[in-house]
Amino acid sequence: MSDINKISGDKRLRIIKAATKIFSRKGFHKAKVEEIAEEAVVGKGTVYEYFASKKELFLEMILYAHQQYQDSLEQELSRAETFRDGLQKLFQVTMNFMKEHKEMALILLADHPLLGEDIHKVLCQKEQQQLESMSKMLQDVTRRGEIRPVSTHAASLVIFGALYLICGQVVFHEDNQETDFQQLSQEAINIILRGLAPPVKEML
Amino acid sequence: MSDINKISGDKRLRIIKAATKIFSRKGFHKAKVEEIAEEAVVGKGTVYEYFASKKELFLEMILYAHQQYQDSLEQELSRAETFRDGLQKLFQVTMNFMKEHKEMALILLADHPLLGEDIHKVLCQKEQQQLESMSKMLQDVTRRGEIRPVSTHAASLVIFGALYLICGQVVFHEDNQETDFQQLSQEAINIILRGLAPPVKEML
Amino acid sequence: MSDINKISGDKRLRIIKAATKIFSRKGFHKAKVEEIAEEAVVGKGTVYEYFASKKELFLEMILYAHQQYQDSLEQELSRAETFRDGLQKLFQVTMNFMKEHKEMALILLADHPLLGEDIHKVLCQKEQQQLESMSKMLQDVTRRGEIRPVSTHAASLVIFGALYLICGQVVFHEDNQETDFQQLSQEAINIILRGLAPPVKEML
Amino acid sequence: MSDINKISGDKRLRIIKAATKIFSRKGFHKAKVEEIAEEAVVGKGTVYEYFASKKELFLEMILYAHQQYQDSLEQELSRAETFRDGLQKLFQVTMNFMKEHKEMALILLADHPLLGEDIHKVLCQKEQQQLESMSKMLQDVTRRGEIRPVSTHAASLVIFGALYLICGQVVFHEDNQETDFQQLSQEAINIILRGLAPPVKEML
DNA sequence: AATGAATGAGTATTCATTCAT
DNA sequence: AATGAATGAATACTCATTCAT
Repeated sequence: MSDINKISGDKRLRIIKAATKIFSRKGFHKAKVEEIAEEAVVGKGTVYEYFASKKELFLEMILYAHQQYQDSLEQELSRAETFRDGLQKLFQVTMNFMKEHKEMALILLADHPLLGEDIHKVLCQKEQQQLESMSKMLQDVTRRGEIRPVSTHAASLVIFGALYLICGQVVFHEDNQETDFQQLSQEAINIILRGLAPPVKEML
Repeated sequence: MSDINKISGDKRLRIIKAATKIFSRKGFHKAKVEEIAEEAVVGKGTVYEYFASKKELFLEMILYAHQQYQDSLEQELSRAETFRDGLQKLFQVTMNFMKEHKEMALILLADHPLLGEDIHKVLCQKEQQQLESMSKMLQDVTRRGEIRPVSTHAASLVIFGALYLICGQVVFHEDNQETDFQQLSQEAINIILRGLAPPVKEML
Repeated sequence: MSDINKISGDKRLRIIKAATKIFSRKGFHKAKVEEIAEEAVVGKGTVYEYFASKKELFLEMILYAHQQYQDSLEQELSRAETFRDGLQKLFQVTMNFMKEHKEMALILLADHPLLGEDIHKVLCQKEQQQLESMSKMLQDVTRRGEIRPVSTHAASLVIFGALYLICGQVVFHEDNQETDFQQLSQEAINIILRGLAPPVKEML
Repeated sequence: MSDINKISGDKRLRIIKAATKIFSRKGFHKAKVEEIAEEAVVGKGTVYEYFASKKELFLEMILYAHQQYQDSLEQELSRAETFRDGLQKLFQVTMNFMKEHKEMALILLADHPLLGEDIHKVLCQKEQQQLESMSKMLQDVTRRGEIRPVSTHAASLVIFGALYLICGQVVFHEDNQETDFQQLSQEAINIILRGLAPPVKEML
């Protein structure tokens, strides 16, 4: 039984990983189910044993990738002490993930609303969760006096906006050898932190 | 003679507008050329008289939309006096455009790198142009002492990042009645401007 | 296992036979793949499981028909004792094949160089093979003293020229009830044999 | 008026010549009416002023080419004194025509019965005319005692069969530098003439 | 559970022909 | 008579999905 589960689980994962590879390389429409099956070294029909359709497989693949990202993010954030530290970790982890999963990033960043309502909704939802999670963190941080009181929603948007655009730069543009993205994100963080900094009187 | 041009130009434009409608509603892959032709009230073959392929039509449509956006943006920006004013106009115009062309916005925001190299490249290029144009403006503004000296590249990313994410909120999320995007963008601008504000000593 | 092969082989052959029927009736361009599939009682996609394209199917069909013709020809020729006997068998078998496969003959006789380089080349090659095979036979026959020494190439051309034109008469012209093609070919053979006959001194 | 006719006639001929060029190069199906119009330097619509359809244009083009061939053939044959001389002229003129109109020859030789009943019928008819004309000539020659009495139909088939196959060699095969077609046809003629030669006793 | 042979719905594109000018 | 912009019928081919084994 555990054997069956193992084999079964193994295959499911193998298919998801194969899907990641193929979908990332070719995009949803140009990727062929048969190709994914080959990559996973399973029969074409087997893919349909685990996923109801190509679209569902695509969705599951995205969820899997996103989960991986969130896991590593939470792990890092839990160790952050100051807000600046947290921001830096956020930028760091996100950029690394994007760099490693460049092709997948294309999909996550350039959320494809036209691929289908369902997929789009899930991605939007994930983004909202992230924004809300950031909002909560900002409330804590505000309470702790690390930043001045602002609309945490607006602040979240500024933070993730900068983050996503920088990641876009990392991923989409091939002249990435020249640019120091490390420093770029540092400067963006500086601007944002200053924008959120508590009133100057404290500096006196 | 002018008649011929008019008719001819008319048809090309009619097709582009029809394409905008259909592509926006259904996305590239689900849109059918025949449907676009019907919408434009021309024969299917006529589409191919003006555009070499479905893809070229798609690209031309995007360029047309983008041009419209840039035109209205430039017009507004030319009237802006302070940097804050400019930023507000930028957010204003962009949000309005996105609201009015919701479906097209889906495409512009969620730049589809997987649709094809060529289209992706053009979109990236447009984005880079916008970032650079903002960088230049920031240099002027810095020289005028309106903001402190920062990496204009980083600052541009922060600004457009916030802008795009807010537009995404406007477009993607249907609960937009509740949220006051006007105020949201105002708050984001406040954060950003503070982040870019000249040293506090001036405040003394 | 043999079942699987049988079924598989069956389908391929069924498609080829259907193709023969449809292509012969309508020619390459007017024949529709779907029609061939229907005739073979298989799905349209199945045709493409066995043949990469309409053109390849066409080529395979021709090769199949040609093979059938050659097989029956060789069988007959192996039994021929004199050269006259061989010539008669050649004319006999060829005319019979053409009569039975009238429509296919249209294609084989009227080799379509404009259908595509590849198909044309294969057909030319087959014809050359036949000419060469005849040349060799003529050399043997010459050695045996049955005919006088001539350019075997020229002789082959005369023989096959007459053969093809007679077959053309059989196939292309519908007033074939009136004409006695049996006798016509006999007379042609007589003329040719006389043209190749050894010097008259033997007649003394 | 004569001007109009001239221009008119000019255009018709220009179109036919352009058609010859394009059809020969690409074959019926791949040739485009627009291309022919361009080659003839007339508007696409103008083609339809002179020819009811692409197919009719094709037919007219073939008739025109065939007429040219027959004219030059008759001119040469009228000067021939002996039968051998006539045969040689026939082979000569035909081979030259085929060499000069290689691509057209592809169409004339490889009579395309599948292009359409009408075209096929005309071509068959032309061929029959040629065979009959040869038959008549053979009757004259027989009467003059140049050849022995044979089925003139059979003899015609032998003659044209050899002729067509040799022309096919000239046209279809690109290794035509090596082969001496002049000599090849000479040898074929020798064989045929011997096959038709009067009884040997006359030689005594 | 696993497979892959079979299927057919779905679509971009071409090009002969027309007809208003 | 001459034109070419406009048209839409016509068709090969792909690939997600199914199902018998």
